[in-house]
Amino acid sequence: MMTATPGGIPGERRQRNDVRRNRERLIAAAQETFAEAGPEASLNEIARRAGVGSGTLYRHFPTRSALLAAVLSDRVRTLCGTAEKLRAAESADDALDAWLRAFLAHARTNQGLGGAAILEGADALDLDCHRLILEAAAGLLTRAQRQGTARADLTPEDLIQLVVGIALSTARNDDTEQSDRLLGLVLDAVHGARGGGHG
Amino acid sequence: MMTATPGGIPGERRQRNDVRRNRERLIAAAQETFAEAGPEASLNEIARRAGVGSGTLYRHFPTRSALLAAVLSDRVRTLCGTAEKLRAAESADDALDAWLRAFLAHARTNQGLGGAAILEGADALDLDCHRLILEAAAGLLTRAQRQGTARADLTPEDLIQLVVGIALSTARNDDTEQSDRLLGLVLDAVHGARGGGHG
DNA sequence: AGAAATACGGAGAGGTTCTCCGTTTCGCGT
DNA sequence: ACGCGAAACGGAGAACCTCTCCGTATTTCT
Repeated sequence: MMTATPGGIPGERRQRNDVRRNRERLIAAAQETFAEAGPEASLNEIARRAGVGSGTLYRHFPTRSALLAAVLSDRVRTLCGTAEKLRAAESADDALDAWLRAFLAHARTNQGLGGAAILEGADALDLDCHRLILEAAAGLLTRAQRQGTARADLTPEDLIQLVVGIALSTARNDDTEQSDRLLGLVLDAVHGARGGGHG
Repeated sequence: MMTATPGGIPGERRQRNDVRRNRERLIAAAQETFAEAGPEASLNEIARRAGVGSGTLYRHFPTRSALLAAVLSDRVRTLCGTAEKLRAAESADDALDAWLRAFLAHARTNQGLGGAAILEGADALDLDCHRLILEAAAGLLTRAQRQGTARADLTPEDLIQLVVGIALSTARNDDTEQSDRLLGLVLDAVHGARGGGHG
């Protein structure tokens, strides 16, 4: 009596509990496994660790990048949340610089996992992460542009692509020195060259 | 009677003919197959097309990237030859810009194959390609630096890494517009920002 | 409780990488 | 010219991977 659809969509069945449970287990297992073996880790292995069949994995995440995206989703959300804070606390270009550094670190610490997801995602379904990141970048960039501390002809897409490129090409270097330098170079370009060198 | 080692290393047997023949066949087949199917193409398929067993393929090229490197070797050699010509024919920074554009095009048209090889190569054995490219870049870069048209704190390694990054991150985009823009941006940075924008 | 809908699991098809070792081929000394 | 031994060949096969299919089990709703 009236226990039907308690807060759910009227015409539809409630989502099953095991579905949510399995999804969470899969994401946890994937997080662990990707961390150990990189983004190429075996999906079978992930299913095994999650204690579910491979069919279940594929039903939940049809492609590898869908799973990558799910794993990254939290971190990406956090990362993009940072953008808001920086925007409030820092000057336009300090905020942009700081966030891009954080983004690069993020992409690198995930062994290019972030980059991989973003790249594959362009033609797949994890548009959420992609969009979230672009929006964060756009927010910071346009503010800097309005203040004249970033070149006006730069799009958020290009900026992100450039940083993703750095992350990808330096992904197997554990040392962050080079990627830091490269980002510094890019930032100089972004700001229309405030100064020539810095060392 | 003294037909031994005609021009070869004294203590060693001459390289067999079938070895060279198979090697060439493999490279030709790989060239073809990579062009069709990208750098992830099946190595079995390549061996099949070359008319040799898979064991032979693996004996000649222990890793995928060794094969990639061999395939690229010619093109890389050509590419690096271009550097010499540009160096003779153009101003320091025109030469650098032109060559970097060629390098980017090269990396992109090989479906990130060049980038992949360079990246994997860092820890593998195709150091030749890597070194060749670095030397070409170094030659052009230091000339520009001496003339003051390129920032002095830039290393060839960083420059190449940056361009490889662009190639990698835009690899699946068939359209060259974005990668052109990104390279332009990087070049602005390299030249210490001759001008702010260009659109 | 019973029915209907939904998700589960894991066997298995088809693909891949890479190894191993019996067989074949080639270069060299005689 | 010929035979020997080193070196390379080939391809079967082990071990792995992705992804599908469908009989079975679980859960929700009435």
